[in-house]
Amino acid sequence: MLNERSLSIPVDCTECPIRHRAVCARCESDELERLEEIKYYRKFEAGQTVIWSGDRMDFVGSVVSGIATLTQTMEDGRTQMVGLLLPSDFVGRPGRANAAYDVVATTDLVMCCFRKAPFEEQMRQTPHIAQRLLEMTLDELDAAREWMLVLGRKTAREKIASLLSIIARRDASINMRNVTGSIVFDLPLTREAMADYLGLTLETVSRQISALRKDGVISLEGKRHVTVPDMQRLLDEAGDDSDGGVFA
Amino acid sequence: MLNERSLSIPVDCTECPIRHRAVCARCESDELERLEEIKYYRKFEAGQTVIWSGDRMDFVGSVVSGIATLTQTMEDGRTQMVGLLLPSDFVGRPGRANAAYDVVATTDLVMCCFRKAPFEEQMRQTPHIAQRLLEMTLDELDAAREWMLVLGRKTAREKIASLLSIIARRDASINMRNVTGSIVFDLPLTREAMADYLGLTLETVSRQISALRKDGVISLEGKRHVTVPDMQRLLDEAGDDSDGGVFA
DNA sequence: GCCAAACTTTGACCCAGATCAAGACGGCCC
DNA sequence: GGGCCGTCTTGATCTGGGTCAAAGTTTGGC
Repeated sequence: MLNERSLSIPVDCTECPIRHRAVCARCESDELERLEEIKYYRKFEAGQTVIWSGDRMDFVGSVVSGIATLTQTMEDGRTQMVGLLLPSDFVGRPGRANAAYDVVATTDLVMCCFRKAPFEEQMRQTPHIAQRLLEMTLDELDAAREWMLVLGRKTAREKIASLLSIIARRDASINMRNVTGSIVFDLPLTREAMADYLGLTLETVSRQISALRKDGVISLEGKRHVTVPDMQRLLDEAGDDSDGGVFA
Repeated sequence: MLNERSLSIPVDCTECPIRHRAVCARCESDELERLEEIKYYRKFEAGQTVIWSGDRMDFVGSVVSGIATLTQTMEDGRTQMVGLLLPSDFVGRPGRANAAYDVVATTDLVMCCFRKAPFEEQMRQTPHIAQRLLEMTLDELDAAREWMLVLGRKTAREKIASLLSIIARRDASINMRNVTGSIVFDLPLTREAMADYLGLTLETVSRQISALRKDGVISLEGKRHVTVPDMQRLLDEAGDDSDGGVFA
């Protein structure tokens, strides 16, 4: 999730990203044919829970459109988002019976799913599926570890800038820059969701976004529509290495 | 790394854990034979760097004995440990040319390595190697995400208790409980390394360890030798679900 | 068009953990 | 044994971000 490698998928190649991501690393059509039989789509409304942590999970799949989050919750209610699923990201763990996290749709969401048992059987028969999944999982691991640095060592302002950078990068591959060269995107998360991702409170998120706006690092139209006039400036604020760390 | 699945490897089965972890999920000896040819051992002294982030990495391998850490560092020197490698843990990413993190030996360290290119070739030919690596990587991803909750939402005291729990669990599979039922182990990390793992300062680590000692949650002999009289008490202090979260 | 609910901003105050500073406790080399 | 260096502890103080509170804004239902 959330890295350059994900961005490299050609978006005009098919309507179903999972073909490229998980199944069809080399677009071999005979394997696709077999998988078509076990494939189905699921739709969720904004706010709906896809699956609860600990529940039996009999499918794997990937996001077609919309956004979902992975969160962990302590008994006293403290929550930490541990993943953000954007279109083409994969959910589910071959070999695991139960979900490890709550998966929640934060916008209307369409997922392309495969029943788990046949998918695993398919994986056993076609080696490069496992290899592609391994590659994807390593990407996710890199992203998770990158995020550990954000959570453990960055200031609130740096955390916000880091999150905005990631969303900007991710969106930049789909949306165009506007005529002035600024990067423009809509925040897909509420302030509270951002706080849960960043290990902050929603008040601090709000304050730091206001501060970045006052300092000209970003500008806002409404609450969610963000313009980044100078991407390098934002990266500097995030405290990232100039090469973008894991994204290099 | 750092989870129950790792613990399930029978320790008396061979002197080289990688056979079980990465290569020989089902102990098929013909595959082992071929890998023997590309296998070699490397030794490091405490404090030595195994590889720097960004450097070319032409091997994969696993820890035979000793402890290594994975760390990320910002330009201003802030560092975050993103992984702790104990015996049998795997290092390296098939398909990646360069190391993503600094890998440092914190104790004297022996690693069992495979040259990367032939290992990858082997992986292509024997599908269950990729499947085993996928399983291991998913374990690491779970551990990383579990740690995101620790970094983002837990208090200093809970962080220390979480780290001690993980080390205790991990060691408990190797070391015996003593006659009274207490769990006993040596801390493999300095206070500073613990701080880097937990996103704290070394002073806070020291203070919280003292506090846990005063409150009878642990007792210390010297600086490093820890006794946990009541494991459940420690887990409660860590704020973990009673089922142990990801370890369940 | 109005109301209610959800989301967001801003202010005032507080506290957990950082920072700064000073010793204490080993080991290890001479 | 003595001195030195790395590690650890403890104290005093400071501060970034949390908490509590209130009010502003947007959205959707009727």
